[in-house]
Amino acid sequence: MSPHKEHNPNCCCRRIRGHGRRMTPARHAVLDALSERGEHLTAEEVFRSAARRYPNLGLATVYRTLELLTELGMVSRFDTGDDKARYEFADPTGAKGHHHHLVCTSCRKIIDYKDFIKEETELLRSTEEGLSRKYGFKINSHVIQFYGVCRECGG
Amino acid sequence: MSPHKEHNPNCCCRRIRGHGRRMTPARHAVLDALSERGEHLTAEEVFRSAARRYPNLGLATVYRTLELLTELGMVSRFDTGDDKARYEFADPTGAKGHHHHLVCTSCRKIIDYKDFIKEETELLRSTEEGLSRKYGFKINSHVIQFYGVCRECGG
DNA sequence: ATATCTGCAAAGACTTTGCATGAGA
DNA sequence: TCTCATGCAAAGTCTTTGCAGATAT
Repeated sequence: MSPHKEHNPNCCCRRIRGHGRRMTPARHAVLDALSERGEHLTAEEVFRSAARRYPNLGLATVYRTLELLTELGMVSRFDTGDDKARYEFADPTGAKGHHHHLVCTSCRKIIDYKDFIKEETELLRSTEEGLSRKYGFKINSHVIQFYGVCRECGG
Repeated sequence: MSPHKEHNPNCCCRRIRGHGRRMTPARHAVLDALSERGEHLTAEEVFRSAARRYPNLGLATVYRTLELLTELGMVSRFDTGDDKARYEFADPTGAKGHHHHLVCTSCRKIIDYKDFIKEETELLRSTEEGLSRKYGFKINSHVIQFYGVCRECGG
């Protein structure tokens, strides 16, 4: 199944228009880049990829688009400790399965892992619920990352 | 119990010297600031606090010291999405109990929470073990953060 | 028609680096 | 004494902003 199927531009389009914003070639190019290039992309990576299809694209537009998509909950933004923000399509429903990151502090490689056991997902859900009740927070998302040294770097 | 007791300068001192580095007034001031001011401090906050005791202090020295302490595993560094790194004493043994963060995406407030149930800690440990085995990673630390909207902001 | 978007360049925020001076061990 | 550390200022990186022209609906 192609990534395009999972993040159908029409669907994104509707969502963007629904918020009174416009669908443009630049935004389309950014969405395509996110679909094709996969997870944990830097703004620069998104830019380089999107610019191949839409050479007129400016980096500032990429930042603005990523910010918009993040606000709309379509994209999640996170850090891995190298001072560059990372972006990827959000998976709010967990439809494709949870995925989190394993970061090598030596070579900066990032591994996506999805080996979640049922209890883990369940525990996470009940933690969110408990935190919500105790602190009056409405929790929208979470970040779980493990840091260490990968095999190649001598882990 | 005062924070100073938990992070005895002598202890830190030994650790720093053990790595062939020197104990200096600037470093002492940074350690004090981390002790007194508590969790999730920005470099700027550490600087302002430490400079009260050691007015000659430069911001660059604070950055260098925080980097050193992070390398030695005494301090942990993390992000909460506002482009400023945050620092706090690490708790590798979990002696003071795990603590993680609840971040309000509206007012940027950070709440430390320690309400960890036994299963949660256990699950985390076994996940680390599993990831270690499967990916050949030697895992040193993890970050868990929840994002949402706090009570005051309308959560 | 008109409010939104865009690219470009400039500005901004945080962090790192170069260098001569100062100071632990 | 001899490295290591410091303060200052300059440079670097990533990100945001201002603005006039272009564009989606």
